[in-house]
Amino acid sequence: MKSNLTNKQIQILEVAETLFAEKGFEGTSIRDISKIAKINIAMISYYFGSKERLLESLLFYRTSDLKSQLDHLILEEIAPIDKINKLIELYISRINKNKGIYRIIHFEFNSDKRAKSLSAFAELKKGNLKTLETIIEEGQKKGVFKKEVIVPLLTPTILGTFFHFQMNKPFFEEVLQLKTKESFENYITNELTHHIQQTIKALLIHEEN
Amino acid sequence: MKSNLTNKQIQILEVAETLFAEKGFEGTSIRDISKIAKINIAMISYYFGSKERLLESLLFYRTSDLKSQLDHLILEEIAPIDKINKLIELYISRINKNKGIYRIIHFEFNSDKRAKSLSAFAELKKGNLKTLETIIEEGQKKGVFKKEVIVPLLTPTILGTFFHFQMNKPFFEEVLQLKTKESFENYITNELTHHIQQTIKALLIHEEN
DNA sequence: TGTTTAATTAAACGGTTGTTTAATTTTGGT
DNA sequence: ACCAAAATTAAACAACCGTTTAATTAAACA
Repeated sequence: MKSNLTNKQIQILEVAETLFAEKGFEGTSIRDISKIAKINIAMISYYFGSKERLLESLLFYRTSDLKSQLDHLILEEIAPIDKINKLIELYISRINKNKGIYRIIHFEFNSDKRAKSLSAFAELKKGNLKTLETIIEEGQKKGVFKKEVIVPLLTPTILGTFFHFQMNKPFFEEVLQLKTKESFENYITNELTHHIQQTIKALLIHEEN
Repeated sequence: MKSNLTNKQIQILEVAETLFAEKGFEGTSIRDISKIAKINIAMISYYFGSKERLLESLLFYRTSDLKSQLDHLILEEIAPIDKINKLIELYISRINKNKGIYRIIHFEFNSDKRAKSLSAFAELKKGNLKTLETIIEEGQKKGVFKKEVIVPLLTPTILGTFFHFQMNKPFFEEVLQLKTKESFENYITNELTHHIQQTIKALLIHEEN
């Protein structure tokens, strides 16, 4: 997918992403952004129109190609449970790569005044949910997933677990003795991802009594 | 537990809680708070010292009695799995009652500059984790829980699932057709709580292959 | 009832906010 | 080399921020 953003605009977006994730939207001034991005404060209004529109551009910039990745996954010829595992892995690695954007989404895109940006984002989420439903229906037809699954509640468990872990990073660094950045990152890509995969697997396969 | 806060101070805290949860800490001005709480702006500095200390007071006010509730639960003479279910129910109903405070915690208490407030809060979290560990060890001794459980990852799944659901309220209202406030609240106390209980139960009991 | 203390107020403080302006520099096409 | 368009700049703008001050009112106590 081709982006209509210049290098300089992308540079601004990425600085904004870091700062918004660190200090929140309201907590970040355009002077902070312009100082770190080494551009004049007026450039932000010049390029994006306003600080608010800068945030919208950032959301679009970071989420625009997730859908195509999911669409590609759905066509792979592997077992349904492996598709679920790959989907979880895809979500986590993607969110983990684009540090901060999903934190921003949670923090900044839930107030009423951002209703417009929100509705565009809701479409993306609905599409993702549809993809997940397709995979699970496939697994149910093949008889490997049980019938009573509330699909919309799986995403909160997948993403919620990951977000909660990320949001309480200092706490888990201490409790799990993850002293270096690498060990923390490794824990996410290995143990945490596996934990979430096991959780979803248990929900899809384990028969209740 | 007796609180050393006056009615007026509590009134201010509860207005602040609502606004912080809605618009974030930086997004809320003390003028907003004072206007809705119908007090003079100077009263906030007068009572709490500063806006920052107001936030700390709010955290303390809302979390001070959770520990005792958990301590009480641990002593009940019921099956371990029922203790887990009760713990989940307790968490969710509590958080759901104090609208917004845990959103505030996630949003505002993770930046470096709030390190002091954070360390006090980390102690609370460690205590809660210890309680959870105790219950699970009890279940393992009785042979009803499996051995390979990563206890620190259960909290992210419990709370993360709930938070993610709450944070995406407008989305789930639409997807799950929860058109009234009551139906949304009911969905949380019934289906969502049950979903989380099933999830944790599956993790604790379901044998892997 | 007089006096000390606490609560409340309006106003002002210095700083920072996002945005706009108008002038200047750089760029790209001919 | 010239010129129009785009990019960049410093400065100014009004609005808002959290906090402090000093004056006033209410409450508590003797």
